[in-house]
Parts: sequence; C-alpha cells; structure tokens
Amino acid sequence: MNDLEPAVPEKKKYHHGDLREQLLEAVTTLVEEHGPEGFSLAQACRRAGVSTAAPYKHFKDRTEIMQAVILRAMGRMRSQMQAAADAHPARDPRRIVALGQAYVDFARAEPGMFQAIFGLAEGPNDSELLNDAGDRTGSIVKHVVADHRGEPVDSQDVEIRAYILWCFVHGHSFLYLDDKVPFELSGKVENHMLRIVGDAILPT
Amino acid sequence: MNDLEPAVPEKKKYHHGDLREQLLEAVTTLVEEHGPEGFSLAQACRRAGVSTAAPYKHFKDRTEIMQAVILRAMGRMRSQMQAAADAHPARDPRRIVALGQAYVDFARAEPGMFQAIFGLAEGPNDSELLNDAGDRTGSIVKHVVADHRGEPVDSQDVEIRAYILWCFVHGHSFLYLDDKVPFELSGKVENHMLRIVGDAILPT
DNA sequence: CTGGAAAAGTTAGCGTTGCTAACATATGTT
DNA sequence: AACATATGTTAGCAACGCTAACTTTTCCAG
Repeated sequence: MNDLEPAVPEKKKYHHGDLREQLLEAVTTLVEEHGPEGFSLAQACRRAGVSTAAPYKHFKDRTEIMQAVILRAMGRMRSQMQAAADAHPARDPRRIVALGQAYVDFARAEPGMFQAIFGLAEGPNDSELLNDAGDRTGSIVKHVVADHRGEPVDSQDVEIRAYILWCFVHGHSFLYLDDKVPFELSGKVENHMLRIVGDAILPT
Repeated sequence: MNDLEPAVPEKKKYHHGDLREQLLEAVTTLVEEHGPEGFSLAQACRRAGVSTAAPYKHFKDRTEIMQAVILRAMGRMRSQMQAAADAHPARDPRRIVALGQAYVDFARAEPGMFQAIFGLAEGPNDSELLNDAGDRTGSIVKHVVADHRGEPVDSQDVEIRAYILWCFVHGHSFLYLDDKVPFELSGKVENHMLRIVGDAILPT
C-alpha cells in the first residue's frame, strides 16, 4: 500500500528535510554577502532554521563545510570555462579570449566564492579533493593551449604558456575585485587586454 | 597557548612606553604566522605583555591596527620595487624582469602581509591612505613602462601594458603562495617566465 | 508489529574573541 | 602641589566555534 513514489528517488527525509543541502546553500550566499572569512556558521544556522549545534551532525567542522561549498563552486567555474572553450574551434584566437573571459566573469559573478577557492594555503585548501578539482580546471587551459600550438599537453612549453595565461587572468580577477584597476574598464577594454595577452603569449 | 613575551628590557612600569610600536610588531609577525584573518588581537596583547583592552588606547579597533600594519608593509614593498628598478637602466629588458621579481620576492618573503595588502575590498582596504600608498607603488611600474617605451606615463598604452604586467606578477604571486604552480618552479624558470612576459608585452 | 539501534535534531555550557565601561596610575604643565 | 591627560587595569557583554548530553524521529531485523 505504498503511496505513489516521486519520480526522483527521494533521499531519506528525517526531521526537517535535508539540512545538509540547505546549509551549503546558506553558506554559499553568506560567503557572497560577507566574504569567505566574514560570515558565521551561526548565521547559516539561523537561515536554515536550526540550532547552532545542528551542522555538526553533517560536518566535522567549519572547514569541512567550506570544503564542500568550495568544491561545488569549482564545479560551476569549470563547467563555465569548458563551455567557453567549446564555443570556439581550436587555433582561433577568440577561443583564448573566451576562456580568459569566462575566468574573469566567474570571479565577477561569484566574488566571494572566487576568493574562497583561492583562499591561500592557510585555509581549508589542503584537501586532496580540492586539489584534484583544481587540477581538472587547469587541465582545460592546458588542453586549449596545446590545441592552439599543436603540441602535446605535457610539453614544458605548453605548461609554461598556459600558466602565464592563468596568472594574468587570475591577477586581473583579484585586482578587479579589489578595485585596483587603474583605468576605466569597459567590456571592450577588457576584451582588448585579453586579446593583447593572448596574442602575445600564444602568437598565431 | 603559551604566548610568552619576547625578551625585552624589563620595565615594570605601569606605562608601557612603547606599546603602539610593539603591538604593530606583534601583529606583523602574527599575520605571518596565522594569516591576516587567522590571528587574534588577544594574542598580540599577550605578546606585548598587556591586557586585551590596552590596544584601544592607541587604535580605534582591529581594522585600524591592520591598516597601520598594512601601510608599513606597503612601504617596504614599494622601496624594494624602487630599488629593483633603480638597479637597471631604462629600456633594459632586465629592468622589467627585476621589477617583477621584486614583486614576487616580496610576496614570498612576507606572504601574510602580501595577502593582507591585497585582502580584497571587504577588509580594511577602503582607506584613503592605503589607496594612495597603492597608487604610489603602481606609479613605479607605470614609470618603468613609460621609460621603456619612451611614452608619457599617462598614455593609455602605458597604463594598459603596465597593468598587464602587474596582473601577471600578481597572479603568479598568489598562485605560488597557494601552491598552485603546476610545475617545478626553479629560480631559473621563474626568471624565464618573467622574461617571456616582459618581452611579449613590452617588445624592444 | 514491535523494539532497539542509529540518525538528526535539541539545550546547556566551555573557552576565546572584539570591544566597552569604569576605574587606577603615571606623566607633564602650571 | 595639583590637576588634566595619557595610558594602563579589571570586569563584563554578546557572538562565535565546538562539545556533551539529552530527545525525538526513522529505519530495520525478528
């Protein structure tokens, strides 16, 4: 006499729905509102409507929550970069520009999470999961560069040039978020910069 | 939690005499030990041998202390960059490399302070003093680039190319501190990278 | 069906933190 | 000598991360 089962295999609902999910969501928005270090777990609990002790039934500590949240964000970032790369054929200079633009766009769209992802080694970024996820993202850049130059992905030249491109968009993202760009940055200027750098580092 | 005060001439005076200075010093070392967000003012007080309320006779709050500490660090960074620029004549490509190297070297030497300086807008970086100090540092780069190209410092081309160079060393510094460099980074490789970027962005 | 194990929530409380208020002592000027 | 000021103190607040102990809900074996 089982009732109709939902089309989606419903996860086990115990007390108040799946708190784990709601906490991750609350933390994600709080990171955007107050920065990766500026929010409190207690705030997230209030938003999820539970006591401050509840999270510890699902996570070991604050660090473990941050890792889970960061892992998701890295997935979003990676898929957006992959989509940008897929939108252009290999050897097209616009492919390099689009990839860099996707990186900067993510930083602009989710500045808090961007900071959290690259929060520096002191933070919760020592996890193997996170390192692997980061490597997968880096691998996208390497493959695009390798395709562009017609060289194997593991060649030293590809690695260095991919890293140089990464450094540029990474630095630009941080400086932009920090409001340090010393001139008015229109979309056109940014595109122009990306093109200059792409052409300079990956000449056609 | 044994934060014993360092060996200092033991004055059992009620008035410390030099607390402001010692607090700034304690905070500076704590920032290196625990990161810009990972230390507590209370720790600094213990190191300076005073109560946790003492700092508030010299600073308004934590933010004001951080601003003072950051301001000093920016001075160190700027003087090291200026020295690097002064060590080579204009138009020498090695001048560009040396300037970038000074930037990265500072990040390596004082990673905590480097992070604190570029701690993103949420932090205590809205101060006019800090912005001016940052502008003065940026001005060094602009002048070096202008000298190199024989163009006026306020030309758009100089500004963009100086900013691109800045983005690269900034991104590289952060990625290095975050242990994200995807290959073995010897001094030689780093120099090679700086040269590639310098030559690509500022062709001779 | 049922009863116990386990999952997932609660309240209470510890220690630390940033900061304030009220008080105490040293310093310097008159 | 005396007062004003600068610079320390102790006591205490509220918020935080986290733990312990307890309660309630759900699952599952017999």
